[in-house]
Amino acid sequence: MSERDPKPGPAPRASGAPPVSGAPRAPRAVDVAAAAEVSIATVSRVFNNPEKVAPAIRERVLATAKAMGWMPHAAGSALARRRTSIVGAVIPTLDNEVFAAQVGAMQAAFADRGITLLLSCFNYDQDQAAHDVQAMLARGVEALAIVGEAHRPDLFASIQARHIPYIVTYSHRPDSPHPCIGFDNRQAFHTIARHLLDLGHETIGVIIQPTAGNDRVAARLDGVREALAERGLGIRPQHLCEGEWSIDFGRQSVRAMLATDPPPTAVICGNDYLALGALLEARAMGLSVPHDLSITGFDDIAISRQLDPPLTTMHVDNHEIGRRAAAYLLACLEGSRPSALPPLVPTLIRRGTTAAPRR
Amino acid sequence: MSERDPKPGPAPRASGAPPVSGAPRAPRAVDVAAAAEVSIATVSRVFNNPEKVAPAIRERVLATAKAMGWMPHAAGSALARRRTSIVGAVIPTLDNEVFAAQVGAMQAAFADRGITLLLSCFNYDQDQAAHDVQAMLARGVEALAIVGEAHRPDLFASIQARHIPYIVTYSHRPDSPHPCIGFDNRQAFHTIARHLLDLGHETIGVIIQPTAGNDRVAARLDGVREALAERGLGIRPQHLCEGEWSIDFGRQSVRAMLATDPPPTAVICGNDYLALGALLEARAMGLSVPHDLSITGFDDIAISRQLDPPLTTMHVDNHEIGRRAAAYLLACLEGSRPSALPPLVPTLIRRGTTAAPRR
DNA sequence: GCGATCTATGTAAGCGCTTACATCAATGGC
DNA sequence: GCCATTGATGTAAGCGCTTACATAGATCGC
Repeated sequence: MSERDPKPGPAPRASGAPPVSGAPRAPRAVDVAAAAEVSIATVSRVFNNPEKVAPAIRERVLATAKAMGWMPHAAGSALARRRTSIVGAVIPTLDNEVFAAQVGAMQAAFADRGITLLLSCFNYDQDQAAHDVQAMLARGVEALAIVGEAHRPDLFASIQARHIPYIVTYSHRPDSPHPCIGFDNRQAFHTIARHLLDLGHETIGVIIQPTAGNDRVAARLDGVREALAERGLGIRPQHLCEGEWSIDFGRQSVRAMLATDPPPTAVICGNDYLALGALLEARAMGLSVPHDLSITGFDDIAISRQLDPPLTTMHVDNHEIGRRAAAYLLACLEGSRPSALPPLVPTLIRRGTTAAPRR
Repeated sequence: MSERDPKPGPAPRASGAPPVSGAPRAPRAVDVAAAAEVSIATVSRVFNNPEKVAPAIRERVLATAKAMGWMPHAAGSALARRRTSIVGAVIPTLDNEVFAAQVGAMQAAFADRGITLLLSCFNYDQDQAAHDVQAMLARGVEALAIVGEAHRPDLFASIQARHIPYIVTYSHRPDSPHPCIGFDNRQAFHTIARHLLDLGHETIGVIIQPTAGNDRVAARLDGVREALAERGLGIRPQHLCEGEWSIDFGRQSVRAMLATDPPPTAVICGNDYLALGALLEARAMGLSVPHDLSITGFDDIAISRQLDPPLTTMHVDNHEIGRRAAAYLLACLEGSRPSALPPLVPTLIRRGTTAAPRR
C-alpha cells in the first residue's frame, strides 16, 4: 500500500532477524500471529473476545501461544485498553493480623475478577502513605482502599483529582466525607466501657495506641470518655497510657498503673495485643484476672479466645471488611454508584477477663 | 515535512479540543509539555535524566507538572523502557506472621529502589501458585521470590523460560537446583530433637503441618526422625499428628496423644502456633509444663516469648530472610550474578517449656 | 574570527497491545 | 441468479512514554 518515504533515522529493528546476542527476547503477539498464520488482531481477539474467532483458528492460536509461552503483556494491553486492572490497598502494617486479614480477603476477591492488588504499608506514617498513594496512582491503579481517614488532605485530593473510586476501611463515621466500610470506633468503645461500668467498676484505666494522626484510636478514647462521663466518672491521667501497640507496652503499662493509688480495677486496651500484654503481666504479678483486675481487648485476634482466662474483647470481622471493600470498589468499577454502606457492628465477646470488682 | 496521505480511518482525536463529555482525561506528558512550552522529550528528561535539562526549564516543567497533577504513567514508561520495576512475591498466606514479616521486609527494601512489590497468597495450593506466577509474568515482573520449592515443575520452568531472576525463600537445601535463602529445615529439627533427647526424653510426639506438597515440613519431620534414629528411637504412629497448622489443631493433637499409653514426655511442634495450642491444652488439662510434658515450637513468633512458661523454640529471622531475598534479586537486576547464598542458622531458644522428663 | 566541540532541546520511532473500521467470502431472500 | 447481510479476519491507528539521533546555538582554541 502506501510506501512511507525512507527518512534518515534509527534503522528499524530487523524484526525477523534473530536477536544479535544473548538473551532471547520474550515472544510477542506478532510472533505468535506469524507462527499461527493469522493476523495479530486475531491473536488479540482469541484472548479478549474468543467468541469472535472461529473455533478452529482459536484452538490453533491458543496452542501456538502455549507452545511459545506467550501471554498478552499487561503493560501493552493496559495502554491500549486504558485499563490497568490494578487496585491498591494502603494499610499501616502487615504485622497486625487485623490488616493482614483485610488484605488477604481483598486480594482473594479481586483475584477472582482478574484484578491485581498492589499493597503498601505506610507504618503509621502519613507522609509515607501520601507518597505511596502517589506511586500507586502513577501505576494506574483504578481504585484504592485505605485504612483510616486520618491522612494528609492532599492524599485524598490527589485521589479525587483522578476520579477513581476509593474507600476508607476499618473506620466508619456517619458524617465522614469519604465512603467507608468499618464500624463506629467510638460506639464500640462506648460499649466496652459500659460493660465494665455495669459490672460495677469505677476506676478504669486505659492502655491505648498513639492517638496522634490516628482517627480510629482517637475515636476509641472518646468513646470511653463519653461512657465514663455519663456516670460522672473520668480517666485519671495516671491511668491513661498511650504508646505503640505491642505486647510489651501492654505489660509495662499495666505494671505502672497498678503501682498507683488507687489502682484501677479494670483496664480497657486499645487492641488485643495490648490486652494480651496486660493479662500476662497481671498474672505474672500474681493477680487474679478478672477478680483483681478486669481486662478488655479489641479485635478478637486468633489467640485471644485461647488465653487463660480467655480474653473479653470485641469481635471485628476483618475478612468481611476486606470483602465488602472489594465488593464496593468492584461495583464502582463496573459503573454503578453504590449507596451508603452500612457500618459493621462489632460484637462484645464476654469471656473470662471481666467480672465485677472485688469489694 | 512529509505529509501522510489522508486515508479513510478513524478520525484522529482532536487532541487540542476539550473533551466532548464527562470525565476530564488525565493529563499526559504532551499536555505538560505544551503548558510548559517545551517538547515532550524535555518533560520526560526532567523526570528521568534531570541533569540533562537546564535548571530554569527543569523548574518550570516540574512546577507545571505539579500544578497539573501529572506523573509519568507507569504503563507507558514500562513499555518504552522495557522495564516494569515490578517484582513479585509468592507466599502461602498472610495469616502466618512468618510470611507477613518476610513480605514486609521485602516490600520495604524494594520500595527504597522504586520497585513495586506484587503479592500473591497461594494458600498452600500448588495450582494456585502456578497460576499466580503466570499472572505475575504477564504483568512483567522482573524478579520473583517464592516461598518453598515444592511447586509444580512448570512453575519454575515458566520462570526460567523468561530468564528472570528468582529465589526460593524459607528453605535451604545445599543441593537445591534453585537459588534459595533460608535455613536447613532438616538440620533445624534435628537440633530440636537432639535437645530433647539430651534432656533424657525417649518418648517424643510430633505435631506437624501437612507434609504433602510442602518440602519444608517434610524436611522437618525427616530431621526429627533422623535424630531419634541416631539413638535407636522412632516416632510411634499414635504420637504423630499431621494436620493444618492452627492453635486448635495443636490442642486436639496433644489431648489425643496424652490419652495414649505410654504418653509422650515431650512434643515437638512444627511451628509456634501448634506449640501454643499444645501448651495451652496441656495446662488446661492440669499438666505442669515442662515437668509433665516438654513442648517445643518453631519460628519464635511474637507471643512465644510472652507465654507462661515462655516457649522453647527456634528463632528464625524472617525480616532478614526478606531483606536478603530482596538484596539478592536487586543484585541480579543490576547485572551481577551473586554467588551461592549461605544458609541462615536458626538458633535454639531454650525457654521454659523444656526440661528433663519426670522420673 | 572561524571551524570544531559541546550542550540543550526537539523530532520521531518505537515499546506490545487493542480495536474501529475495512475487506472479503459465504449466506440467504426473493 | 443477484444484491444485501452477516460473520470472520486483516489493517493500521493509537495508548503514554523514552530515547537515539538530528539540530541549532553557544563556546572555545588558535
